[in-house]
Amino acid sequence: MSKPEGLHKQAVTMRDVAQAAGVSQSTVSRVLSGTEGSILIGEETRQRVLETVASLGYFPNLHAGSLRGQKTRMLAMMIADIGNPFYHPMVRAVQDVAHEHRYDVMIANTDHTSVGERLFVESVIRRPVDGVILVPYHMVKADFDRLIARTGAAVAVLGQHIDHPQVDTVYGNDDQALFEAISWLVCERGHRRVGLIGVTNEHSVGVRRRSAFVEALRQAGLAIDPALFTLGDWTESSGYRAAQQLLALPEPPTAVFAVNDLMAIGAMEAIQSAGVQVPQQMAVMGFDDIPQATWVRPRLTTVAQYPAEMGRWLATALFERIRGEFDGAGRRFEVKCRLCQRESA
Amino acid sequence: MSKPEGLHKQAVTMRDVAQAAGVSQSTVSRVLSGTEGSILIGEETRQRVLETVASLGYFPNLHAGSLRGQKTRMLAMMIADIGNPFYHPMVRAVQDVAHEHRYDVMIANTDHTSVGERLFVESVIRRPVDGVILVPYHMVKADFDRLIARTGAAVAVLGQHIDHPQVDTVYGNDDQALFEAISWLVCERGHRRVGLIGVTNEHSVGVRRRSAFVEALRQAGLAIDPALFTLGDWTESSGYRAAQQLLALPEPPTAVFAVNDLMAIGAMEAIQSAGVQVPQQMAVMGFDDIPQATWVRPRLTTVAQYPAEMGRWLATALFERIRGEFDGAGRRFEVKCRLCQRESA
DNA sequence: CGAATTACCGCATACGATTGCATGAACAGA
DNA sequence: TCTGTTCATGCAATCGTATGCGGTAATTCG
Repeated sequence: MSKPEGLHKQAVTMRDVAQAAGVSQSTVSRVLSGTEGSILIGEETRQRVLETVASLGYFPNLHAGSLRGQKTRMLAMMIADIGNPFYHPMVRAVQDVAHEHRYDVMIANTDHTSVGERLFVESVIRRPVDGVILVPYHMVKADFDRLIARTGAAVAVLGQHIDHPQVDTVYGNDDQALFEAISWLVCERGHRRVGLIGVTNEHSVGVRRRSAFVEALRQAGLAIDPALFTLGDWTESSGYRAAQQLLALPEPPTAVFAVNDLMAIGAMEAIQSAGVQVPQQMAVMGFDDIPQATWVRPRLTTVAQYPAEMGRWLATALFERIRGEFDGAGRRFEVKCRLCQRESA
Repeated sequence: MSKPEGLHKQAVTMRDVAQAAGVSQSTVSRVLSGTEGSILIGEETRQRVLETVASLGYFPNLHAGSLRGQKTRMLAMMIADIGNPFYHPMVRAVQDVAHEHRYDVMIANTDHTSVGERLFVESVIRRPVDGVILVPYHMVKADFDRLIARTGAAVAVLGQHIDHPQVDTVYGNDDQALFEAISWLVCERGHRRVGLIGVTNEHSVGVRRRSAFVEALRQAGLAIDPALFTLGDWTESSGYRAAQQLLALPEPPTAVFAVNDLMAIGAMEAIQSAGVQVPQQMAVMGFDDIPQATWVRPRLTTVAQYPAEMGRWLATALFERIRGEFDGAGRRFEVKCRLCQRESA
C-alpha cells in the first residue's frame, strides 16, 4: 500500500533500453518506429539500440500508444452468440485477417438483446479500438453515430438494414432467398400448409424474414393461418419446442421452415422423436447452411450464407479504413444466398 | 498533419467534466472512483459532479488506467480453434463470468501450433491484461514463467500436464476415461481390432491419449498393430481421411476410436459413405461429447468432458486472484469425464 | 580559417486518469 | 484573538511512448 506499485509491473521499458544503450529514450523510439525520411539515426546507434532491444527482450507497451492516440492494434467484434455455429467461420475469418495485421480481437456476445448491444457500445467507448465489427439486431442510426463520434473507430456491419454514410456493410439477399425457398417448397413440392419457426419482431431480421415468408405464401395463393406461426429464440431447443407446438395442432403442417439451421435441427429432432418421418410426412427446411447441416440425417435442406466470405470482407474493409487507404462513403457488398437442396425437404 | 490529432479523439474527458462542474480534475476522479473512507467529498460537490458526468455522457478511458498500472478490465484467452465446438461452452462460460465483472475478453486461435502459442504470449506482453486463460498444447514451464514475470497477470490453464506454483489448473481425468472406454469396447463389446484416429506426438495430449489407448489394449491381451494407428489434426475432414485409410486396410478394424468428436463424426461420414454400417459392421467412438454428437445418426458414443464447467471454474479462479481474494499456490480442479453410451458403439 | 549547412540526437510535453501531499477554509477551544 | 484540528479540495508527479523543436558536433564551402 505504501507504494502504488501497480498491478502490472512492466519489467523492461523503453527507458531501460535507452539507458542500457546509452542513448535517450526518444532515440530508441525513433529507431523502433522507423519513421524513415524525417529524422535520421546513425547506423551505428541504430545497431546498438536494436541489439539492446533484443538482449533485454523489450516489447513496446501498447497501452501507452493507445493512450497517446496511436493505433490500438485491437478490433472489437459484437455477435449474438459464439455458441451458434453460423458465426464461427465469420469470427475465424476476422481473426485471421486481424492476425495478419498483428491485431488482436475482442469478442462480445449480446444474446440478441438490445441491452447487450448497448453495453458493447459503451465498452468500446471506454476502451477505444481501431475497428469495430457488428452483427446488430437492435441498433439504429443514432447508435452508430454515437459509436463513431465517440471513438473515431472504423465500423463494418453485417446485415441488410444498415445504411450509414461511414460504415461499410455486407449483406445477403436473404429475404429474396427465403422468398424463393418458400416458393419452391409450395410450388415445386406442392406443400399447402407450411409452418414457420420464426423469432420475435424485436429483431429487425425477424420482421423481414416473416414478411418474406408471408409474401411467398400469398403469391402462391395460400391462406395465412396464424396457428402455423411459432416463435423461437434462434436456439436448437427453442426449435424443438416450436416443432412440438406445430405437431400438436389439429391439422399439422406438411412442411416446416425455420429461420435458422439451429432451430431447424431442433425441430427435426422433435419431429422424429414423435415418430413422424422426415421428409415423407413432414419436410423441414432451415437457413444458414452451417457445417452441421450435413451431419444430421436426413441432411438438412437449407439456404446457404457465406459467413467466412462475409467476415473476410468486413475485416478487409475495416483495415483499409484503419490504414487510411480508403475513407470514402460507406461501401456495400452483397453476398448471394443459395438454396441447398438436400434430403430434408 | 499539422496537429498530431491522434486516431481517437476522445470527445469528453475527465478534464471536461471538471471544467463544466467547476472543480478540479482530481475531485472528479475521487467522486467516480469512490474511495470511501480515506478522502471525503462534500455532498454538494459530489452531486454536482455526478450530474455533470451524466449530462456530458462521460465514460472513463480504460487505456489511461491500464497505463498507470491499474486494472485493464480485460482477459485474454488462448484456444486452438474457435471453429471446434468443444471450445464454445468454455468460451461462453468465460465470457459470461467476465461480463459479470464488467470485463472484456480477447480471444486468439493457435491452430495447435507452437508458433501460435508463442505469438499469443508476446501479444499479452505487449498489451498486459489482468488475467490469462490458456489451453496450451506446446507451452512448457519456462513459457509460463516468462508470461507471469513479464505481465504480472493471473493465469489459469486447462490441461492435465500443467504444474506451476502460481497458475490454477483445471483438468479432466481423460487418460483414465479413455482407458476405461477402450476397455469397455474390447471387453464388453468384444472388439479385437480397434483403430485409433490420433494426433501427432507434438501435442502432449496426443502422447497421453495414445499411451492410454495402447495400455488398454495391452491389458486386454490384444496385439498392437501399427497399421491401426492413424493420424488426424483434430478436424472433421482429417477424421474422414483417416477412416478411409482404415477402411482400405486388408483387414480393417471392427471399431474406431477418435480422440475427439469432430474426427469421429468425420470418420462416421466416411464409413457410411463406403457403405459400411455403423455400428453393426464398424463401431465408432469419440471424445468430448460436443452437442453435435447427438445430432448425427447413429448418435455418437463418446466420453463427455464438461467445458462449460471448466470455463466457469477457470474464470472464477482468475477473478479471485485478480481481486486479491486469493494469492496462494496454484490450485487444481479435476472434472470427471463420463462415458456416454449411445448408438455408434 | 571562419561560416553555413547538414546529420544526429536529447529535452520537454502530451495523452487521461490516479494519488500523495499541500493548501485553504471553517470551526472549536483556550 | 490565537492556535490547533478537521474537512474539502487543488496541485503536480506518474505510467510508457511519440514527436516538435532546439541544440551540438561533424562536415562542406567560400
